[in-house]
Amino acid sequence: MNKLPAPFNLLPQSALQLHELNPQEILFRLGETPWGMFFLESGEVTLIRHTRSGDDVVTHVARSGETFAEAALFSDSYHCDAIIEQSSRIWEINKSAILNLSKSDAVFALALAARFATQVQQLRRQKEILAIRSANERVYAALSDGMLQGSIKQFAGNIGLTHEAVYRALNTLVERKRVIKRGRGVYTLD
Amino acid sequence: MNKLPAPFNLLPQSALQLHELNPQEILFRLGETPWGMFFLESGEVTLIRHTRSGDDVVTHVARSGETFAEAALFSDSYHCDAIIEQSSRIWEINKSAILNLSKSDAVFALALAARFATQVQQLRRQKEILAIRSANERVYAALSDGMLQGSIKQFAGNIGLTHEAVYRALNTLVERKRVIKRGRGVYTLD
DNA sequence: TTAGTAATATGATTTCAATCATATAGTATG
DNA sequence: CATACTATATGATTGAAATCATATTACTAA
Repeated sequence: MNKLPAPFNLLPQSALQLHELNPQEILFRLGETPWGMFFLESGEVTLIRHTRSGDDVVTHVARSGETFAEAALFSDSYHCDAIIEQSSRIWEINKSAILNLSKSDAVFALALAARFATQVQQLRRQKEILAIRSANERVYAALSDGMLQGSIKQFAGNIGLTHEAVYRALNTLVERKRVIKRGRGVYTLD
Repeated sequence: MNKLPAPFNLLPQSALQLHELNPQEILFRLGETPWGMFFLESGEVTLIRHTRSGDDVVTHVARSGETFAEAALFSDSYHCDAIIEQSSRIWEINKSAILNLSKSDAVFALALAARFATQVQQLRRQKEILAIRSANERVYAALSDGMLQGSIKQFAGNIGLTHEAVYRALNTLVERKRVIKRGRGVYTLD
């Protein structure tokens, strides 16, 4: 038992390795053989791919509470670099431990599939939201998807808008009675 | 054996049910008990959630060759409506067949997890791309991610830009020698 | 061979979100 | 309590992508 999200909490402590890293440090590099996937307890890690023309393309920004590099479980090498952006506590989850337990324990294997399937669904929704051009409609869709959890600023970042644009959109939506303002920084659909 | 993407091709024909539906028809509705998940052989299906205020929010648009409603495998009800947008051939894949085979066959269960994990990774990349504000950088990132497969118009739709904006961005990128134009509608990084 | 259609491409104009600036309310800190 | 700091909020201006328009090129079908 450990404090990772299900089903990784079922793994023994021996399957885990803690990394405490500071900004600029490298967690893994393109081409390296993966020992496992990761759970980011706190901090921030960016996954970056370098193009031939020398440009860097950010493929993902992992934040507190997220797992990342899941595909490494099924691959012989990492497909990008992982750079520490903010000082991080990271649990590396052993690949073999996961694969072996999956083979011996069907319930675990299914729970693993379930976790990934749920993430697929969630990410598809978020993608659809990001593709909405109008700030009003984007904010509305994200709100109806329960994405406004923390601050409006975080929310704005998550949906790819500036916080100013979000405040204005919320204002418009309230005027049009599609959203209710319950207080300073508190908005709901009903 | 069948013609579905791995690992669903390992399932017997009895696990599949073909639906041929026309625009406006309903594949499933919110709250219904799922018999399975789906593979869209051809056509287009939109997944829609209705909000209390009466607005419809599109949570996903499934296109030819895609699977959808994977999360239904692990849920007792559908979480949205699925409406046929364009005449479709849809294979429904039986939930129990998948779950049972997963329990008896660890390789299948892992292949299922692998498929979902790969999709998670891909969707995260695409989300990151959609969050890029500059049309030039967005087009470049998508191009470097190999997203330009079919027509420029499709490509534009996939990355949340108008086709005009994409043509202009490609033009600029070519001028700046970051992208090479190999012919009418043919662009590569190198 | 021509007519029709769709994708590629670019020009002109408009719209809307980003940016920059500023104010206010709430929260934390010495 | 005063000070600083951050989130919320709104105003003014700018800039970039959407929209609308129009060619041009390629493909399809009659």
